[in-house]
Amino acid sequence: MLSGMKLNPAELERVASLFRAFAEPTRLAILQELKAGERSVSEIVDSLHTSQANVSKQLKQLFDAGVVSRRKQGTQVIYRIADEMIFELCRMVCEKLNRDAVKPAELKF
Amino acid sequence: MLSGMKLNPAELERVASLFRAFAEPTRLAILQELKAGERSVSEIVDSLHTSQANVSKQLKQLFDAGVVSRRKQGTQVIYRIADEMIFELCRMVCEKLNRDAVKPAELKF
DNA sequence: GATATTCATTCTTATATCGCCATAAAGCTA
DNA sequence: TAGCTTTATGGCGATATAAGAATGAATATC
Repeated sequence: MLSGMKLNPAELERVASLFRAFAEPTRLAILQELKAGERSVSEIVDSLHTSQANVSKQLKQLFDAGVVSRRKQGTQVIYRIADEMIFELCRMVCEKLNRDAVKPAELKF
Repeated sequence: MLSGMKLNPAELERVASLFRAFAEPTRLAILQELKAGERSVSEIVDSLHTSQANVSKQLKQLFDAGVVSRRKQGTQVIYRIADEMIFELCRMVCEKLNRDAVKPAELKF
């Protein structure tokens, strides 16, 4: 895919869909929490400033995108990162943001 | 950013915003065209199946995100990739999609 | 069995965005 | 100047999605 010829609309949609998983601050915040290790839903809720319902919904999106995996443990559900590739993506994006920000911010008289 | 401590909401929003630039099929299609080299707006329009107005607006979003740059040449505007990092991102995303797809799709008798 | 805890789902509202149409703006050419 | 080409922008309708409230489902505890 995307290695020589062009992707068709369906393939482009799949690529876009995965990028979309990272395109919301709440989901990125969740991934940031999971970076330190697996977490239950309520642990994630406690560490963020949003409702349990919202966390659950965002986790579902991440799960459907194959970004996180989960297991049940009694009454709680433990989520964890399913593919470390995510952090490499975030690292590259942050590096670009830093590159772009240097220009207007670094010339401080 | 994202290298040790956690990003604050404003920083998360900036990261999400850059991911959002890649989260639409039309913008990905435009980037695919630009991968082969710089293109004028009308050339991009001819290669895609959408209106000139739409192409122009998507290009603006890519420009604002720092993904493409542009120069004027008479009446036309030539766009080009501003940061090759983009293709590395797309490559990693495609690899993940292929990894995930291998399971049910690769077993073809 | 009754209650509490944890998580997922449905419904609703507010907001954002895609894509089209029409039009404006800028630059070429006659 | 008038007209043509190329690009950008504003308005509009349709669709998507984020987040809150309420509820349902599953499991643990008393």
